[in-house]
Amino acid sequence: MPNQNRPAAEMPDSASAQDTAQAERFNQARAAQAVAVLEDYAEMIGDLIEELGEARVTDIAARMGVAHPTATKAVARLKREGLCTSRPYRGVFLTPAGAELAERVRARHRTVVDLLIAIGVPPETAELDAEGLEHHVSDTTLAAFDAFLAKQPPR
Amino acid sequence: MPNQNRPAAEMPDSASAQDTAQAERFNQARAAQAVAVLEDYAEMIGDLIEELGEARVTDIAARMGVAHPTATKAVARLKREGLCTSRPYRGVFLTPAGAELAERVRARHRTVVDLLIAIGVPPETAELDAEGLEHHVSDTTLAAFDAFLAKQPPR
DNA sequence: ACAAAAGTGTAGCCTTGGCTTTATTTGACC
DNA sequence: GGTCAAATAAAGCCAAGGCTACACTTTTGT
Ligand SMILES: [Mn+2]
Ligand SMILES: [Mn+2]
Ligand SMILES: [Mn+2]
Ligand SMILES: [Mn+2]
Repeated sequence: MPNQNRPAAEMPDSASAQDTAQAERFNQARAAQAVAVLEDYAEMIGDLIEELGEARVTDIAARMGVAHPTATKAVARLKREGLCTSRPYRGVFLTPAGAELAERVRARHRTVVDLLIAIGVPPETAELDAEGLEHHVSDTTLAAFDAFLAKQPPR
Repeated sequence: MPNQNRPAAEMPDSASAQDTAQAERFNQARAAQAVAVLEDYAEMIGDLIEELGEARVTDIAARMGVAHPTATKAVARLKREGLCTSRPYRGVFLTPAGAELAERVRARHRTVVDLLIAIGVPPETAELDAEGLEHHVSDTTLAAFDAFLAKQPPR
């Protein structure tokens, strides 16, 4: 997850094509994980602003289930990535890019939950698992989920 | 992910029931992520032993797409957790617990891929996404996946 | 049998994302 | 308007999981 701006560690010739493909999959999973935290915080900040008019660090921390310094650090990362802004002792605000991310993440989250329920997962469990699953659903898979849901018998 | 044997940070009364439920979800997702790496390494070691008769650190690293010291560290964690054994300059071996984990993870991986394909995800993409998704599929959801696949028209 | 190559181990660095503790600022209330 | 509680910030700890560089074994090939 540090792997952000690293030279990408080119594969030695000794690695078989099989190995390389497999390694690619793990790399993709790691990349997805690296952005997962930012996605969740962006979504949460969006929720809070919508519900309460503003997002305070204390509220973010409470909802994320972390100590407030952890939330502060996450906000710092979001700022560094250009996803939010904040001034000392004031609330946190999403930039356009952050708002865009939050909306996308929220929509994907909903689709994942809906798909799980359509498959037969209890809603409670669907909501629980979706929080982790969502970050590993690619655009292609998301499209497939939407398509599947669209042609579901409305029950 | 350090969160292993921590006091679980009891929720303040100020947090609403809503907030608490949400926080629980994030905590579960974090817990799942914490074991994800061990699961992947255990599965990989199992694969290598089956295919090549033994699991060498170099092969593990190549297939995981990491540098070999990273694989060595992962093996150390597996050993600490009682999931594998190894002696210097010799291969890595799964303990009964490790083998059990590897088998469970492999079966779950297969189910996730099959489900994605059944939903309409291209096989290539299914394999890619499954590598990350699998670690967030609870037993309940896995059972639902199996049930769904069982009553699928065989195509 | 030995030299070279390949594999392995070890040390030390970095970032992330948790945490606690302590200091400062803000805002609410009387 | 002053006091005090709550919110925020700042500092510093830790483990995980990446990495490189370097040292040491083991294996291989002549
Ligand atoms: Mn999430
Ligand atoms: Mn979410
Ligand atoms: Mn995986
Ligand atoms: Mn897998």
